[in-house]
Amino acid sequence: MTGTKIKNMEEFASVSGISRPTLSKFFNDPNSVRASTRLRIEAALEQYDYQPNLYAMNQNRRLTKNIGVVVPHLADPFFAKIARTIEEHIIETGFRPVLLGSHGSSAMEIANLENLRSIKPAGVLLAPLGRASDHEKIEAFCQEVPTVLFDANIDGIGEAFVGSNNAQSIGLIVDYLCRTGEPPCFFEMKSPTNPNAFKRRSAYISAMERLGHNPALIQAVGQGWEFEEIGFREGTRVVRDRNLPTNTLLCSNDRLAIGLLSAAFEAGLRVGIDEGCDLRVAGHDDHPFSKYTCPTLTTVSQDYEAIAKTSAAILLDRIEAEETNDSRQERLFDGRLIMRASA
Amino acid sequence: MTGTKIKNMEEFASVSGISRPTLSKFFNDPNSVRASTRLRIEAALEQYDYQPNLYAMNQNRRLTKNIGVVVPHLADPFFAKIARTIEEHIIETGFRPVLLGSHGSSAMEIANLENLRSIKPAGVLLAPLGRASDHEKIEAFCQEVPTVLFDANIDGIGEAFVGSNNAQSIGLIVDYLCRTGEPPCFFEMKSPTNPNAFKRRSAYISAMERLGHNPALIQAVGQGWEFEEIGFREGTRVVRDRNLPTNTLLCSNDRLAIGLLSAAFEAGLRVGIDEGCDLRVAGHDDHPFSKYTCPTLTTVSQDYEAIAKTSAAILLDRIEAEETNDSRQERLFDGRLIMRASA
DNA sequence: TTCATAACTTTACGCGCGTAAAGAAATAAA
DNA sequence: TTTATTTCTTTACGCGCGTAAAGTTATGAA
Repeated sequence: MTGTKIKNMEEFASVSGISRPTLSKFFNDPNSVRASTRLRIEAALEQYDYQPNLYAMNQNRRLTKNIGVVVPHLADPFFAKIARTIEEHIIETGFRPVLLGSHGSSAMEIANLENLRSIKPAGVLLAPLGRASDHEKIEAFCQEVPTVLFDANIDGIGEAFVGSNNAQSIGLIVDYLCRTGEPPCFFEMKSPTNPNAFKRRSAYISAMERLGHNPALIQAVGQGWEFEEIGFREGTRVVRDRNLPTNTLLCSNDRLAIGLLSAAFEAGLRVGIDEGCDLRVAGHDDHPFSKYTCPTLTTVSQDYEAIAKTSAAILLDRIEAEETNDSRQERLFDGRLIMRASA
Repeated sequence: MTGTKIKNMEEFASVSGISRPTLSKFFNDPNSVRASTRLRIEAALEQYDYQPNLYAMNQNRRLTKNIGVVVPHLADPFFAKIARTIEEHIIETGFRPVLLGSHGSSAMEIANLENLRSIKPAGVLLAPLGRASDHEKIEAFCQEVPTVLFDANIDGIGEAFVGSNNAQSIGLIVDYLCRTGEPPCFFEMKSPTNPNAFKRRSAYISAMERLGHNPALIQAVGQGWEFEEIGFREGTRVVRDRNLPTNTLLCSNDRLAIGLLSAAFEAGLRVGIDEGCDLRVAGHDDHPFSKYTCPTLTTVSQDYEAIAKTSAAILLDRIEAEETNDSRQERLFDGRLIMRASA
């Protein structure tokens, strides 16, 4: 990439001494040509400044190297982090990730899929909004483009689902909370958008029953993705009324917990596992900020790495195998307990 | 979009009764055809399911409708938020935003620009990493593609720079802190990556001198973008040593402040403006989480909306005018004081 | 060395659209 | 109504590459 600029593949063929069809094969997949040829081409690429025209390439190719990655909310550090990990794995395998956030809006989620259709992606990794999603349109999309769902499941849609084992992770933290103090009540949204929330609710209930305790739900009203705000509002109410069945609150996710901690602090309540504290609070997800809350948040970490890696791997498998979605697999990964100061 | 699927523009021309070149003009810019023709085309688009092949379109067009948006860190809610606002404005004007995060890495920043080059963007909005950026390569890129810098400036590079008026915003909060208590010392990173940090440092010093106080800097060692961690570490040290020249700390940005608040909490210090508090802490940026820190963070909000809108507008102007970068303009927007509980 | 096979080169066509040029039609101005 | 102007249609070419087919060369096992 030091020398003269080459304007098209024809020209690069003549200066490199490799025929154009072979170059075409190489750029499609460097390993599809003989190793000696590959080295010659790579040597020529060092000498000359050429890169194939992306648009001309993709116009006639059956499949592009594009892989769409759609998440509900890029501004949420949780999704930003998992999207990033997915990106890395996609790039490693020679594909091009195209990252899109839906900003909590179902309309934008569909718009993102529409936009993806126009770039003819080889496949899509989709973390759906959940309940708010337009299931019909997503299903239609999945029939045209190989799609793997992650984080939030929609039954029967897509080639596969990869996510967290909420039953295990909630069971884990309920168990921990019961062993270290009063059994927790469950702090959640009344009508959650995310299907994980429903799974966590029932996981909480069955974990409590298994341990011989009475489950108790505290449900915050509120719509949308401003979880901290909702947690803060409901937390303020809870703290003011002081009619909690227990001194321990397990939040459905860390962002609710962050709002709740803020409300507790403002009300002058001491939160923590230590002697003399008024309240224990735990979360779920190991949100990047949960290390810096006051107090630091005891939570369950999702296995970002495994979810990202596995969902990307399954998708790439399906793409290369060109299979139809005969068998839809679901892979769930266990969470890990992260013990901090809040519970 | 109810009826049959049309496979190319030729076919759509015949079913719609509009000639292909006119359709081509329309898809490039709907307002470039007569209003009556536009309505006829739009009516036909309702009837038939057709959208032009993006790759064929862009192959021969002088300029695509793509606009690159490159930020240092998508996982940082600050950048996620401003990138989102920019996206909205770009879409409104009929362009296609392509969002890329550099994950704090200079190599990835350059890789992102390289990738953008291959999609022939009409222009790029770039928030550079700053000091860590490869200035030469960025400059080379800017000479090929119209680029507007935002958030962080690199002198002389790009068509324009749009950012915050650090002198004003730091002056504002220093003034506020001095009026409401002890003059602040300045909590920052020793060798910041972001050029705003340098501007804020000198803005702090001159603001203090203007008010007749002695400036004092507390500089945290540490590299990278883990600002909370760095703030926490240095905060822990500061709190332990207890040799602060004043009880008031102004942080160079909110993320440092979040780490500092966490350290103070852990050390049992009461932070806030109220009677009996040990420390006052203020930040800068109005980070989305600063509403939920304990205590809530007094800070200065950057004018996201104006920065996003203006930088997008300037870029689009330059693109349409096809001007060379004869006059490089710099637009700075004032910050607003956000009074919360921490100072 | 021989031969089957894989990998290559040569030749050729087509993809879906941009765009230029020339003439026809519609619109606006007189 | 006439005329000037804009907008449209018709025709035609080319972009840069994918890809197929037939022939040629390199490779490695026998």
